[in-house]
Amino acid sequence: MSTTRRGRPRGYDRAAALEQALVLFWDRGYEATSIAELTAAMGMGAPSLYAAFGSKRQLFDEVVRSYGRTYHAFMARALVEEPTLRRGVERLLREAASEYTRPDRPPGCLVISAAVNCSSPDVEQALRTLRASDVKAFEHLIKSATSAGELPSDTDPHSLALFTSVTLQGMAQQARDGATRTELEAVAALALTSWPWT
Amino acid sequence: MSTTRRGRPRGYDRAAALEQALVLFWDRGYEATSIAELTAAMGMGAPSLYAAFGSKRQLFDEVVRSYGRTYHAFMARALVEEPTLRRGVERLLREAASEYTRPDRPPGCLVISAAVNCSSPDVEQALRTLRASDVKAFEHLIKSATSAGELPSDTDPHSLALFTSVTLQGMAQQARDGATRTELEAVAALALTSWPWT
DNA sequence: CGAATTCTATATCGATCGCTAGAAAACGTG
DNA sequence: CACGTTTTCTAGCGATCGATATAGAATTCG
Repeated sequence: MSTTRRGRPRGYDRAAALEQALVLFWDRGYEATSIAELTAAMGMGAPSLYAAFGSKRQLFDEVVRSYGRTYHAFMARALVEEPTLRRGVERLLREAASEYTRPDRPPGCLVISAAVNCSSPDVEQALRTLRASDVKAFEHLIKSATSAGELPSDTDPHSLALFTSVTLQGMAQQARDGATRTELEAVAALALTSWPWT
Repeated sequence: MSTTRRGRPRGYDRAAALEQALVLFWDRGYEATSIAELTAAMGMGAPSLYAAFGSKRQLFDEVVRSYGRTYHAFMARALVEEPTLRRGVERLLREAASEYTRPDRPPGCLVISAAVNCSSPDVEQALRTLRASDVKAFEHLIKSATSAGELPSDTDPHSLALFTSVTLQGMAQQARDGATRTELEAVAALALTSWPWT
């Protein structure tokens, strides 16, 4: 295997092109983003796009994976790096208010908003599954924290996990509706008051 | 003006056809619902649809108005018919859990979910405006209740209104993701604990 | 150099989109 | 009956969708 590849060199940076597609999908959603818009933003012709990413659907899947690794990772980080679950959720909600309204990115969350009204049910289901796994992860953490005495023993993990997801999804929607970081931070603070104390 | 109309009688019931369109738009969203699906569900040909409703966009507008009059009215009713704002919101959230998960209707809320990823910005903006006016209405009621001493004087009406909308929007999203009535009722109860006491 | 390889540019493909023209069908009225 | 009016049916409009066939351009290897 030589380091130099044969044939005509590609005229684009694959990672940069993927990032452009990510931003576009994030902003407009899966279905409302056309191949024409994608090729224009990614700086390549349609055949190059299909050669590099397979299909619109496969490109979107790769975008979702990349999104999870970069823009969605702050959630797991907040939950892991804080000493208590409550502190973790507090930071998560506060950071979500910031992440969902950053001026250099599309508002809201790709996983929540990019495939809501989707003609192809499998794309919609793919993001649905991601959201469901997030709820499950919340529920698991809450259950552990309850067992550890960190939360009251009468805490309902499933309901509290769902409530947290509801808050995040609502915040993401409101961000797309134009809510500011400050507004969402106030919402996050209010939501946190629903969390039980030890 | 005679009671019998001249010409060939129409072979459909306009109100029933509008209701079928409403259900379809509610279920699939504005853009993902095609004219072909609409005509099939409404029991009429495309020319009849355009003669009766103008265009897909005008049909959707009429659907949205009808939706507001019927399926969205429980909110204003709950807020008006209860003696205090807190009781009103409590009932509103509880009823939303029920309304968003009724087995005989599409899940969630048309105003919240029918135009999220929309190619035509004006349709998306139309529902956005409706949502914003709901937030404003909340804020107004909270402000009045605070002035009347029904809520603590340090209550922030804007944040509390936004939080309530976030809860509703998140609940609607979760309903579309498969959450049950019981689950959403628990979420609503949790959200209500963020409301300040007198 | 020529051959093999790899990518790019043009020009579509069939399908579907929202929408409509034109003719035929079904009614009340003379 | 014929006539005007209204609706329905059939067929198809131009545009756009995702995806591709084909030919040419740009590189490495022999």
